[in-house]
Amino acid sequence: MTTQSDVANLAGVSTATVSRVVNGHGVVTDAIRQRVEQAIERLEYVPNANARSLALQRSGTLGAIIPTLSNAIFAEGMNAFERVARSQGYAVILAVSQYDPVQHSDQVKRMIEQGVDGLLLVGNDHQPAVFERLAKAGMRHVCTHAFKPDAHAPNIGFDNAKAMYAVVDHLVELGHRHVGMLAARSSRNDRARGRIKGVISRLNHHGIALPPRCIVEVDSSLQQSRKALWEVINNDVSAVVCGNDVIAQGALLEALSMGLSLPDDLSITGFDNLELSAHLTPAITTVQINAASMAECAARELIAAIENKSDVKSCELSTSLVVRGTTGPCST
Amino acid sequence: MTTQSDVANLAGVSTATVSRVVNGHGVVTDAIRQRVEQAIERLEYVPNANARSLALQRSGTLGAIIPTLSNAIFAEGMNAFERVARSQGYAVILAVSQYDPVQHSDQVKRMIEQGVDGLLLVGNDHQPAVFERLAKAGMRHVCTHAFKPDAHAPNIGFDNAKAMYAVVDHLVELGHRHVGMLAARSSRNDRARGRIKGVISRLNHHGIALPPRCIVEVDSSLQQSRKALWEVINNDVSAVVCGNDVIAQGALLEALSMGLSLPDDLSITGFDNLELSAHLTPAITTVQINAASMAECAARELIAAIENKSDVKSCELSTSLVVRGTTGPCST
DNA sequence: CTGAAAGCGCTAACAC
DNA sequence: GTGTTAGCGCTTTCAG
Repeated sequence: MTTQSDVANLAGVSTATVSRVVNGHGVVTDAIRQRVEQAIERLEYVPNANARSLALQRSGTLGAIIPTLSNAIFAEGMNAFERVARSQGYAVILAVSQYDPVQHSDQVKRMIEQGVDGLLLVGNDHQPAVFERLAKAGMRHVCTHAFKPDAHAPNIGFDNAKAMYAVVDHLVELGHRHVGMLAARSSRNDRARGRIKGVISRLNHHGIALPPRCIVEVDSSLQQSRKALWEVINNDVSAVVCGNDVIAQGALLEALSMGLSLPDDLSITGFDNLELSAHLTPAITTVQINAASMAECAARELIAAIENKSDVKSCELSTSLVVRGTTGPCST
Repeated sequence: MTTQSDVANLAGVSTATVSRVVNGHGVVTDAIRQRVEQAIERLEYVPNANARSLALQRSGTLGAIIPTLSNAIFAEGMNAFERVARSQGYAVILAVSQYDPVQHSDQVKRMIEQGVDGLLLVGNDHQPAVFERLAKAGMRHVCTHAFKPDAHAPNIGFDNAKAMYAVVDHLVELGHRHVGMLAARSSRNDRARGRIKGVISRLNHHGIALPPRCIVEVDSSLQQSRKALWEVINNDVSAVVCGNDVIAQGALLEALSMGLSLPDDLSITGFDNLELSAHLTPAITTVQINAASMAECAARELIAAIENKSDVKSCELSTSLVVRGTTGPCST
């Protein structure tokens, strides 16, 4: 491996000068700068980021711990996060927790060890140890996909409960009185819980009850949601609110393949507005969240906080209902 | 930040001893080990991975540069790659090139700077500078999603051309003589080129020509493939071979929404066997590749090579045709 | 079995 | 403007 001092030797200067040239700091004579640059070229010198991090006490690295990459909503977010981070000179270290709080907590620890300059987390529902560790380490972090004024950490996201109000209002307006919910697993998932809570309380607001047996929780996969659709439907509901678009897609595909006609026989709604949801027939009525802007915002805020040595600012994002073909008047 | 020497002071030992305890190397008396462990606990000491990397000359980090996270096939792969890497104690640094060779080349450089111990790349089609840099840096790497005996780098994947043979054979057997292709963009994408080549040469083998106007290239998105379907179909083809499942999904959804009946009016095939493809109606006939095993294998091979100081071994994976509902006898 | 000390590659004062 | 030097936090010989 060729080091800074190899370059310094070849160019006949000190390592400090090489450092100055490489980093564009300080002032260096043009003549010397050129000598150094040539030496770098000739030796194909590659700076060692680890040594740099150690000296600088910052790594130029952002961490992201997400629950899964199987749901396109997170893939979309990471795509944007990585893009912004890289454009600002930060590399991203990725960890996938598979919704496991123990792994998650371990991953947080590792991120701290790695010395990432900032960390992106999804949701607010983490073990207490996580926030303690983060605080102890003075690690800047932000929790996305949620927004709670009283959260432990800066939030960049939206209010999951309120986002569901528009869905419920829409359904009620269409005349639905018996609605069921296919929710994502809610233990250790504040987003899922928020959405369930939002549906329940808004239905209540309209004088409608959502009995527990009409709420079925599933993993976010087509397979599981297809199967679970019947558990909900057997309760004689005319509309099914799904916890996210993957679940809604599964429910829709199942309903269609069993010969139901949507929205006449059944209304279905989603959450996230994945690309696919617009392309199915009928297209899915869903809640638009814009995961890409959310992740971009998170990356920018994290970086701003790091570079200004300030705190990360929370940011509430809006959501909106996208009405499409899977919802229609209640016919029963 | 609390360091190793803080711990050493509290425990009344040397930093060397702390290091030995932390890493479980060397031998330490039980009594001392306990004193050190308590000190670590009390101070909530977190080792600094950067300093460690610098001293050890290895980072405990694996890099992955993928073209996009929007196609589920890569998300699936990263999911598996990250899981294996982490279970073996490696963190993963992710970069997304968006199919841009310039960005890609820059990302490779950055990975080398970061000092990743191994690097995963997708496909063999990279700028010469990339392989030079990698060689100069002595960076272990592996190229996935492709397998060519004469590749510049170790390959863990499959022969994209041959994988298409089964698709063509299947179609020809069903009586199709006029087939078109909706391919992924092939410039700078050897996988896409391989698949095109495979289709052409296998059709030739059956005495069938695939005229250039019957090959349309698109970005891998539902939107683009939906639009492009008509360009292909207008050439009077009875079957459309798609370069991957995303494209096939778009083509299928478009065909259905325009009232075509599959497979009677048209046959469509995909490549990758994404989860969704099995759930659409009709389900898509496609090529199974197992992105998860491929990525797992890549992670394992990379790590084995790193730890044995050996070379990464290539590995040819098999593919298989999954016949489902989008292909049927030619009716014209 | 444990401690002392050198050094990983780089940066940042501080001199010159 | 440029060189010197002292670390950044950790590991690892090498003595003892």
